[in-house]
Amino acid sequence: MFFLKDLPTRDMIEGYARQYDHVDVSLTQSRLGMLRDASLLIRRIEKYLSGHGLSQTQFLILIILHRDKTRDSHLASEIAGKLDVSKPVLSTTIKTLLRNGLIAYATASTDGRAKPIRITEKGAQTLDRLLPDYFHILQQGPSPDAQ
Amino acid sequence: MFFLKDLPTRDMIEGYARQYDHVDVSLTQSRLGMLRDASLLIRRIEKYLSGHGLSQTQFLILIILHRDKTRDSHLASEIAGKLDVSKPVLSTTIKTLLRNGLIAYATASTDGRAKPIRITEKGAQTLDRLLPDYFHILQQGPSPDAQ
DNA sequence: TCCAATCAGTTAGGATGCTAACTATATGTC
DNA sequence: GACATATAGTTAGCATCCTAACTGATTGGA
Repeated sequence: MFFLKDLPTRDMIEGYARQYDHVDVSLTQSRLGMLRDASLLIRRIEKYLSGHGLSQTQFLILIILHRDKTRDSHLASEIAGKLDVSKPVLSTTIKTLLRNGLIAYATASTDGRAKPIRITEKGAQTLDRLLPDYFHILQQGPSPDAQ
Repeated sequence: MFFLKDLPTRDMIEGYARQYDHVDVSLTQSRLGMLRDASLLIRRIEKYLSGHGLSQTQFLILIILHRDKTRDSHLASEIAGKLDVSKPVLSTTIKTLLRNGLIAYATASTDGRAKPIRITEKGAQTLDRLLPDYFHILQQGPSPDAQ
């Protein structure tokens, strides 16, 4: 995460630019602004989700299982590819979701190593309950009051 | 963090929009894009910094101590205010920076509770070494090859 | 057939983040 | 002066993330 509340002023960046060369002041400012805005928004989303017992990663796994209507189940490794999260994290997160009944193992495949998972009715209902406010927060952006 | 590699397509979001109401498809798409871009960029920055033995938080603490030329030292609580990180995290991160000699306690203040800290010569040199590439990565943005 | 290489998933160990509760110092009101 | 309250920082306990190394199943070439 990127937690710098007050970004360096233009003057400060110009100081660095003189010192280090190859520093585009405006571009740097806009990138830092994006990082801060995204961090704030992610924080808001995480707070909202954790208030309903889900981590961001748990939520996104449910989204992936839910949004793809063409398939009934996914492998952990496939989800890892879509999520850019390490395999061990996926392994433990899936264990948590199983324990809470939001996902379940699908009928075993021919491959003895694979353990395809699917979203449960409870999982789908949880998403249905969370998504309206999720979209609302997403549209509000980094600061709640700015319209 | 936000780790969704392939964002929902416009079609998917439109599906949610029909279902939930009050969903602005374009705005939602652009917010999701921002979150993904920022996540990727933060990942790149964290990887770069950790390759030099610093976490993002450690790096930002050094930046805060370094950039403010008007003051010789800061309190942990002041830094916490500028960083939007919890006090316990600051406490342990400062301990690590002290152990590694990048910061040091400044001369004690009149307030017996306060423990003002300052950046050391070694800390300043570390920043000087890291900042050029830091700005370079920042300007490259989320994907290394895109110009 | 046999054995090396690959692949799915887990375990181990460590770093970083959080909230809640704590210690110790400072402040302010009676 | 004495006690309630606030503030600076730490400790405790827990969740989440990482990399490296592991187990077990599958594949493919000699």
